[in-house]
Amino acid sequence: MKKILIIEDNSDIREGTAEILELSGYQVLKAVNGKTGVDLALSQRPDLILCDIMMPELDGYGVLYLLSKSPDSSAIPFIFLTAKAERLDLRKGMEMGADDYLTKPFDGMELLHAIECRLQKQEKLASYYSRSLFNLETLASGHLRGTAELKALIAGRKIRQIKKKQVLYYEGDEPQGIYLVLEGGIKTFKLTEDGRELMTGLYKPEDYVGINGLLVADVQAETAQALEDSAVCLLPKEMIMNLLTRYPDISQQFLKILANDIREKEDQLLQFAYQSVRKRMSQVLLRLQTQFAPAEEFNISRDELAAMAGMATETVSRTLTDFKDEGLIGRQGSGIRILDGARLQKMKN
Amino acid sequence: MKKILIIEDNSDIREGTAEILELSGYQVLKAVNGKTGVDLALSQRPDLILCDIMMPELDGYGVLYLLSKSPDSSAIPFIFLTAKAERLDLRKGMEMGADDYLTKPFDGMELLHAIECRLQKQEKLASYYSRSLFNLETLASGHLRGTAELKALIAGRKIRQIKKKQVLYYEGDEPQGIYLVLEGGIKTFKLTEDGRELMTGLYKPEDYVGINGLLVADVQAETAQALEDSAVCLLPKEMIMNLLTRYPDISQQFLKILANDIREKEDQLLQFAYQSVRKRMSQVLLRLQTQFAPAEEFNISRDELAAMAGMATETVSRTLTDFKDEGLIGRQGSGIRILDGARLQKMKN
DNA sequence: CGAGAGTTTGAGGGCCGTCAAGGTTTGTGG
DNA sequence: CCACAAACCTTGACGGCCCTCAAACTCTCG
Repeated sequence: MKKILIIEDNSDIREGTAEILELSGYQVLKAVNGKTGVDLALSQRPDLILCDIMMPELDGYGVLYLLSKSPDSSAIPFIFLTAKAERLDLRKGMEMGADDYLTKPFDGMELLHAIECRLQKQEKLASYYSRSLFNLETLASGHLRGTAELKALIAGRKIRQIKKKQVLYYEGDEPQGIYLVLEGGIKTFKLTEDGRELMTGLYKPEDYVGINGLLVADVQAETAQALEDSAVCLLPKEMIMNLLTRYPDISQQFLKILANDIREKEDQLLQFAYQSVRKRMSQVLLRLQTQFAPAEEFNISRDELAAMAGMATETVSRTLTDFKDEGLIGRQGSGIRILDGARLQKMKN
Repeated sequence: MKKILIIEDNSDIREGTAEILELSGYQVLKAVNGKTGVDLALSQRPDLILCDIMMPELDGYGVLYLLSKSPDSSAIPFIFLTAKAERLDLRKGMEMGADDYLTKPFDGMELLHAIECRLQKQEKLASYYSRSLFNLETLASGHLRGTAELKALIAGRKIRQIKKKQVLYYEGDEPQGIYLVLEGGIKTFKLTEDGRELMTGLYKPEDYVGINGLLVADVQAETAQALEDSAVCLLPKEMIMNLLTRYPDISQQFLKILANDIREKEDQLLQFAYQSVRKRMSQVLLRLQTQFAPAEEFNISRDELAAMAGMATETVSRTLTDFKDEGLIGRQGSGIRILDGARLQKMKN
């Protein structure tokens, strides 16, 4: 029997909704304010959460924020309950990672349908990805026990949906664990004091985000954000540390990943230190080429490109038009297609 | 009984020298050319090698080069035998890592003294460092078995003396293992196509050099060179891999080292991408301050500074004089002393 | 269709790399 | 111990790259 948590300060709505749900065969948990709601969510692990936005003390956004911070609750489907007047604020909630919303007043059909839909989606996701997870070759170097256990761990974790531009963690946060990207794309970046952004990592499905943060200290050194709607799976810190301690094969996989990372970053360092904007731009384009399907066109904002190549957005624009005039790349809209990879590669400094 | 290998194509000198050595109680191995010399050195592991420079086919330099490539032979004391006319070439040999040389003709006293001296030095080094190695806290996170075994491994390895500017390994070399710095300083750097140098690492005693190279692929991505006369200890690849496979605690130590490394490199990336030469210079100075004894003066060439900060040597000069005029640093000769660390830290961009 | 974000193009100027020359330190040989 | 060469460091002049500011243009979305 599925457990549903309602967080709502208005007792009429709370009790009314609870009744409908109980009649439909759900087990219902009730919280009268944000704080008890969070406590209940963490202790009881409901399968879905309904939450009002406007509440005294801790409002709905606060609840969502707190729950998404904790590995145990971050994957629980979350539906906002909102009055019509609050519609404009809703976008904010959705961007923070809510899965759906219901406008009060809502009838039983609406409610049940939204809940059914969300629960089904969660299950479908889990089964869909768990299949793809078993094909994971990233860590599948062999038939070693540790790797097998890691796979099992991944398969058992809940999937978390991330919206475009949503942030997984901020620089300075305490690391919760490692995120395995299942779908979409995640970038990590650092900010200068004056707000300029440098992309430090670009992650595609089957990549692990946040290995460093976990290993090095108790704060993240970079911010992780979704480039597009994505799905990730959080492997909590304790589990990973436990695996690392018990299984050398896992440690070695991670060592390889980190060592490769260092090599890439050193190459980048060399570029930043001594190479022209043109050269850096061409390298970034080639890197994107390999990350995305080869010989395909990719869409990426000029700002992202600027953050990757460490230059001003205007300079990106100029360089790209130059490249186009020289027949190195093609452009339609903001999409870019590489036409002459060889010449890009040999770009003089 | 100590084993000594003589590599010398001239049979008079070879046999004469061998006789002296045998009378003095050494076991002597003889090779009539470079190639058999190398084979003998690798199969018999002599305690010391005497080697002529001028030989047909494989000359003395070649022998030294090949032997320094192999972990098993790289720590064996190596003495060149040279005719007077070859004196000028000798510097080359010493830079490649020879420990001493004898000018032909030499008498028995000279020979025996040089050998005694070298063998004693080797032994003294080993015992001196093995004491200091047992104090190693770098890897001594606990009383775990793996760490203990690593320490034992290190204590049992031979010490290798490295002269200033001598190269440990080149970019593109196959990694032989990890070097533990015992004394002195080692830098790693990469080169651009047009020959400019970027320092990627700076290693002091108790640091490990070359972890990446070992883990990531079968070629080194950077060159490692001694900044000053140094002593290192090579931990061969197989041993390290073996330890990594068997002991998770070792793996975790290395993971931490790598993760820290990544963090540092990302900070550097941000600096190179967006920060002014002044800012970069101040960061480099502060980094050196922490690496060397704090509040002390350090000597470093402008070229090294340029390679660390990714700028032209002339710019380094200019920036340093500016800093001095502003009272941030003091200079005597090429030594630099930081006077106002706080203001350096807060350097505007 | 208008608002707004994202992109492109232009003008101007400062930072810093390059070239060049002169000064200082270090090392070598007589 | 001195002289000389070589390496290293400093200072100057100049110019190009690329960042900033500003404005026009394009695309997307309500």
